[in-house]
Amino acid sequence: MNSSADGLLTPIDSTETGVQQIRDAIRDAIVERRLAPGTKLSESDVGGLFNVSRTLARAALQALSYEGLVSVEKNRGAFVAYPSPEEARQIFAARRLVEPGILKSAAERITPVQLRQLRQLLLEEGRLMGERGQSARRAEIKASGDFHLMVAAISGNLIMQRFMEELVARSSLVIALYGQSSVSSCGHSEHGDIITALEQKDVDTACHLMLHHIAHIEADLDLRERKSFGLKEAFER
Amino acid sequence: MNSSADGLLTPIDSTETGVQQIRDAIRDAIVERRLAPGTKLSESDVGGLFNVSRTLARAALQALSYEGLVSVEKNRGAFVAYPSPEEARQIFAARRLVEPGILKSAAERITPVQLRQLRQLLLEEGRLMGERGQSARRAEIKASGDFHLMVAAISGNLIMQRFMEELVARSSLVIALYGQSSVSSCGHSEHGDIITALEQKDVDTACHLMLHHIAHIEADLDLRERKSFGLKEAFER
DNA sequence: CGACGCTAAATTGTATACAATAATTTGCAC
DNA sequence: GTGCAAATTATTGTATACAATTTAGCGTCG
Repeated sequence: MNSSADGLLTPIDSTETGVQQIRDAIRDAIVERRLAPGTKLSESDVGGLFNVSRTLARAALQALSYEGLVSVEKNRGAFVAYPSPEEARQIFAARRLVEPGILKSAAERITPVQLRQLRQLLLEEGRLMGERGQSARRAEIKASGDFHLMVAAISGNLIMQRFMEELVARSSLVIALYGQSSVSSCGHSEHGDIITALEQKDVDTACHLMLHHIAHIEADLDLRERKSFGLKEAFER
Repeated sequence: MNSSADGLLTPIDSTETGVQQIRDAIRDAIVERRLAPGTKLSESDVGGLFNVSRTLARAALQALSYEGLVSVEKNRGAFVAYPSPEEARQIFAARRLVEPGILKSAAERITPVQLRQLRQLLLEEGRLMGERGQSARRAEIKASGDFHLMVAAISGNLIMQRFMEELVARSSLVIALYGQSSVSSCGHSEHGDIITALEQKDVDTACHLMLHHIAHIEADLDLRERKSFGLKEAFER
């Protein structure tokens, strides 16, 4: 069900089979912005949708809440997370904090094969940018995140990899909420620049480019506090 | 139930009440090394212990598995995590990667009050080191981790704070498994040095000290692969 | 006409029941 | 007595049932 760069990812999971699938499906839907922030995810609905009992639906929603994609409120249910501007800032602050280090670690271990895989991912990303239609747009969103995920995978640290998965997914939510233009075209070329620096073993430049890249994404956000909805609109979604 | 530096921590949780308590209780037991790595945590036992149904016990164990403290194997149950040497390396690599950045961020925001709180935590830590007895030893373990957690809390980034909670907790497991001497005395003075650097607004020195501190902890580990237990001992725990 | 309060419906919280899988014991043959 | 196999027991996986809480609808009252 996952598309592109899954040869490297080892999702660690040894546990549940069904829950895993449901969790991944919902996560993909959130990351690809088919599910808008704030959308209610009732246990019955989710269970019905995947033909399982509420037990498993609930477990999947719980799991998603641990990665910050779903917020579950006691006695009220689960909702697609609606990150506040402050949360958004913290997510990007975390990315600025960890991504250079991850990149540095990846640069030390990267093989020619992996460099080629990165290039290929970039190509795919570029191809999708040319296409039209919602589904191409979704794949493009996914591919642009997969670049950062693949770098994390190359770093060889499963813990940082998992953490980056969380950060990338939550970033997608933030961009959905606060993004202004579709910054993707600019982001795409920046990915390419980073790969080039990596090819030349220029770690410092790569890290700088990465920081700029993150800053660019963040600069496209309009992180003003939305006044907490006119009393009614907030609950009539 | 938590002891010292909880004024700063906001566990975010809005969900379950009972599950939360169980999760925290088991986590404390693991971090304080009352539960040895590899110990089986059967759902019935956990539920019985806290007077709740298997449903809630299971939820708590799932939660713990998401933070890497418990590993649940399909159809076999949950066990206190038994990190491999490779995992241990990755945990400390992750700490080296993020703690300088967290410290830097904390240094920018720290207030005199918080500096005093850090000093006080250090004092408490030192006091416990003098005491004898298992319970003092446990409190000491906790306090030494709380130093890093408080720095993360001061950084003001809830995401990095949560991540550090995971890393500190998992470190405790690693030390329980692979630690040689009780390195705590040396670690204690290093905590003090970091605070001093912080007081003098010397961020670079503070970061260097932090890296050395982490390196010292890691240097005390014997990360050789234990041959996978002589066939019987592995299952007769 | 809007605000308050009550009842009914829907949804979540928790426990229990049953099915499926793994661990243990028993029994038999060698 | 040892080794293997079947049966028994225990434990996890999943669904369902019931309790508690919230939400929605509705009628009354100001």
